[in-house]
Amino acid sequence: MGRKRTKSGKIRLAEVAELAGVSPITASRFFRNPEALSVAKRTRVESAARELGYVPNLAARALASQRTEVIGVLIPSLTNNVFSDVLRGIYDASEGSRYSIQLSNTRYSILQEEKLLRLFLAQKPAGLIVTGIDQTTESRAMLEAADCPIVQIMEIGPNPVDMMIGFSHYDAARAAIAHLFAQGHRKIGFVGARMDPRVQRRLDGYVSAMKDAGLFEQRLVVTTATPTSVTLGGALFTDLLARQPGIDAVFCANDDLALGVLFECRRREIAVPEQIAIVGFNDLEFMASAVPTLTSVRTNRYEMGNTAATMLIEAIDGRRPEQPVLDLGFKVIERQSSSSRRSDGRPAASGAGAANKMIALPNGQD
Amino acid sequence: MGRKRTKSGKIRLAEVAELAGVSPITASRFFRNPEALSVAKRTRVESAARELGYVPNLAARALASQRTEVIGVLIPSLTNNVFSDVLRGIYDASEGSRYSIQLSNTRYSILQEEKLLRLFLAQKPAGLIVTGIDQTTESRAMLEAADCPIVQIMEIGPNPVDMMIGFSHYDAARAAIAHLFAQGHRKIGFVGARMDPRVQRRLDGYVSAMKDAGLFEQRLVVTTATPTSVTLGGALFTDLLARQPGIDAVFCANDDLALGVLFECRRREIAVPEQIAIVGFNDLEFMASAVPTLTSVRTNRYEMGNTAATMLIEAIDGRRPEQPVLDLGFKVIERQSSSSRRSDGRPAASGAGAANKMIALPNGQD
DNA sequence: GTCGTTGCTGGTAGCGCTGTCAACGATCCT
DNA sequence: AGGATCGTTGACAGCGCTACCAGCAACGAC
Repeated sequence: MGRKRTKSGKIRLAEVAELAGVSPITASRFFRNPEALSVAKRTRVESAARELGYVPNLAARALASQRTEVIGVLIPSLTNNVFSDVLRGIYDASEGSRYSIQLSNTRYSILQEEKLLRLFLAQKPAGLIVTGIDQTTESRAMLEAADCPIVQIMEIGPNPVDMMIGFSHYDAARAAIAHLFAQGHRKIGFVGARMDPRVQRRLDGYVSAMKDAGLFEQRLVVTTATPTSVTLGGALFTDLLARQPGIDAVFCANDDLALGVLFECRRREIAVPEQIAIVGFNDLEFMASAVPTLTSVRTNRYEMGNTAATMLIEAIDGRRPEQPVLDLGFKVIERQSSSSRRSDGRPAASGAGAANKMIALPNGQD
Repeated sequence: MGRKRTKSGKIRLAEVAELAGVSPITASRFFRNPEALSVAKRTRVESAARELGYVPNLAARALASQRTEVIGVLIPSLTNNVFSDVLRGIYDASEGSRYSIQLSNTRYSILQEEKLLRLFLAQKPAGLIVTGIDQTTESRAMLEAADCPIVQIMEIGPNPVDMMIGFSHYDAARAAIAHLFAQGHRKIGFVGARMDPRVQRRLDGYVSAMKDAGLFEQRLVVTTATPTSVTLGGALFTDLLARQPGIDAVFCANDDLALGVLFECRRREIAVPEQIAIVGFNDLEFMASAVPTLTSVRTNRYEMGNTAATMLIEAIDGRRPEQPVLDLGFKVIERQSSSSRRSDGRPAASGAGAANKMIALPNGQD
């Protein structure tokens, strides 16, 4: 009775404590570290909270404890299918935990990333997930100075800020080219769009593989800074054909481009794989049902996001992983579009680091 | 000097106020309503804040003001391309504003939605964006009791909770079928997956159009609760063919299914559109570059999200839109897959409500 | 028996900001 | 000229929670 209620009529921690017959601070502890309470008080607080329908006020908690329960996520794109899989993994992992996700889109700009980073850091996030390893020096400094766990995702490189999870785009591209070599292809073109750092490294892998074989020619490479799309794949392939009519295979920096190339081949009545082989990157769901089915390099996108968030949360809660850098690997999924035998979908080359576990990608799961 | 600094070394509002030679509350006002200050103090506070690199503490603000600057967004899926476009629109609109987006995934479950809604509402969001019009009665009650603006997106229906933006899936499906009728098709199958309420209403539209023409047969409809995918499109189409070998057109509840149907036709050497016409739904980017190009019903997904967030922010700031329910319409984009003349891509039927402005969809923009 | 030590509990004092109200001078109206 | 009104500013008192430290009982070691 004597208690004044907040104007919103909300239940406060004090009410719960009163009903449970304990002090507010004890009730508070129940929500943060139940083990610290005696069993008797624990059950009393629990039932009192349930009875009143108590929901903690996160703003008050954040203010008092000087830290938030927010995980900041910086990704370069919301459109790209690749990131929606990663994101789904992150959100799934965060569910059930007490952390919430704060997402921001850098639009492939490291300057924008720096700005957002500054914004995030000012709110003292519990943890941070950032895409890639190409931060500005300023961003890098901020990340290193940050007093929260950080995971870099999407690729593996030297000098992790903290934790890191991804795979080598360079090696993956080399594996794709090796597969094409194995199928007897020699004049292999490269088609790439957007040309963000990861696509760039795929190009580097392609170039090195081709050079190793003494087959590299600059004219085999067609790229653009334009955002990727299926239509663009067709257009870039058209360019490539004009420059190098004699090519016998195309390695596409992603699957949308590969699909565009496939359609363009159909339009031009170029037989795939007899005249031109096609290899994509990411192994999106549609690759397996295209006609012909399309070879691609499978990447563990969902698992990348999911593991990153899981590791981050563990680290926040003080259980740092014994293995802070995790290589999730990749796998060349050989399908009809690059098979001289027109076999269907059995795995070919597989590259990986320490932890190359291939899990079923729950594509289109929800 | 006498000022004690917070242990984190952070700049507080009080420091800014001191440097500017004003009271803390005046400095506070500068950040919330600069117009209320005299020009002199305004510039003083502004330069002081910049000099110190002040960043407001959002938790403290939220606690003191009893409201957050968070917009809650409830969507049923993170995978579906449709929602990634909507989300991009929402994030783009929220950028620059002082509101941040809190996203949650209901996984197509209205019970999960109810749970998340309760969670969100407890934190007093500044506004809420929810998907669709099929909430539980409990959710509905909570939404109506909420003291923040709310936008329902993705479809239009009776009794909006507050604001509403979308289009009629029923009418859109009817328009698609009308287009197929106009092209001379009669035995039109329906292929649908997931069967969420919006897909269900597309089916209803299909059924009513077919019944109006006296052409409806239950065996023409193949649906599943399974999540949608390209591969599934092929499988469902295979089912449909087995049940109704004589069909001359297929209306797919989304574009992934349509692509799967196209591939399956190619696999079976069924000529499109000569033997079977295909119409999809949403007009994703790849529809225009498939071979043959695929007819689809274009929906304004990016604009839906963008306008919803913009309207919501305006409403939060006290400027309620004169038109709380906005029909963004749709447009049947006729392409080769359903054209008896094999024409390419000129618009056919177009259905809409009040505001059927067709904007260029910035597909794959970032 | 005294002195830690451990396990649990509570009191106090803020966290950094804003709502509310009051005060003040300037301006306006009759 | 007097009062009302407006625009601008500041003092005060929290918002709901937790960090910190102190207290207290139970227990074991010497």
